[in-house]
Amino acid sequence: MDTDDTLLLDNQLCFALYGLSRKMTSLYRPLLKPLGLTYPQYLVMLVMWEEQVGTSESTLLGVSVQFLGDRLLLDTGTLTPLLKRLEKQGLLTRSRDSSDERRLCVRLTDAGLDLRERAQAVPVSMLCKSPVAPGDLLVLQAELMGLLKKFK
Amino acid sequence: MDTDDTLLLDNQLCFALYGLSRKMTSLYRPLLKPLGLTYPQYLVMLVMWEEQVGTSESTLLGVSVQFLGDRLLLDTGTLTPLLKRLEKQGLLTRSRDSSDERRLCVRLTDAGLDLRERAQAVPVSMLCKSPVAPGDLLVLQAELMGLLKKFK
DNA sequence: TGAAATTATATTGTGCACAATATAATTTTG
DNA sequence: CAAAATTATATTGTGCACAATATAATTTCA
Repeated sequence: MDTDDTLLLDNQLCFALYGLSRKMTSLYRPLLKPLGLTYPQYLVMLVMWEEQVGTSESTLLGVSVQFLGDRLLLDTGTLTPLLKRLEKQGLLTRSRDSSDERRLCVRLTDAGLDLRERAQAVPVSMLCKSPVAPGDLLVLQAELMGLLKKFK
Repeated sequence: MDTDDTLLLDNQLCFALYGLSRKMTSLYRPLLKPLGLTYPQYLVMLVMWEEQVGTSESTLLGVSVQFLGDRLLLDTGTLTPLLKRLEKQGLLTRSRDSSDERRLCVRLTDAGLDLRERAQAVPVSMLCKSPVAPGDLLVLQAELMGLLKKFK
């Protein structure tokens, strides 16, 4: 590629990532709106469901902001207000960890747990919107996840 | 994939896109800061440079908000304030198109044109940060651009 | 031609992202 | 043990994104 060409928008990997990421979020939006969730809120709920569904002990333990941040690559400046909104919606509770008062203990409420049932349809609906074969998406997903880990 | 597995964060293509896109932006940040640009501002400048470098006619004609929005997949709610910031920085001018007063005429200033020289180093520096071979990135870029067009 | 529809941009309001800083609890160390 | 360093979360401020709405210019067409 010519030096000049590197400044062309169409030659920029990062613009493709940026554009496609926003496009995907816009496809999620109508699916998540009935659940009362934004896409980042949905991601937080995914982590919470992973941690607290089935395991009654971790429901008691709760999840820290740091844990959520590590999983989602987000900092407290993003998570703190987001978690407050989910709390206000009644999907989770925020309380201090009694063994370390610095830590926050995020726990799903019953409503938060129940929401998982309705969320089951979301990935399926997303797949239906894809103009590409699911297999191709799986390949791409593996590539991107690998890249994300290498860059992280 | 099991139905339950579709709700796992690691199985979500869109989370990989979302995370990787933000990771890339964070790698751009220190490179763009000396230029006084954010990543979306940099993208606008890329389009402006494509349109107005070398072609003296289009410098006269200028570029509309709609054109920028079509290229970058952004709407006026994002672009209008962003363009005002670039104007305040002296990189471009915003004036009405005399043949159609609805249209805005965005033009690079001399400072905006000059900034392109310093921006030449940005794509090179980004490549240096990559833990992956440039060839692999090119392949991925082509895949993502193709997908972006199919989804659009 | 003039009212209705369309088009281009701007504005408002909400919710991320993230740097920088603040605060308070815990741990480390002198 | 107490001061210093570290850790976890919260707050502040700026700049996107984007839906919804507003405004004003242009076009369409009855």
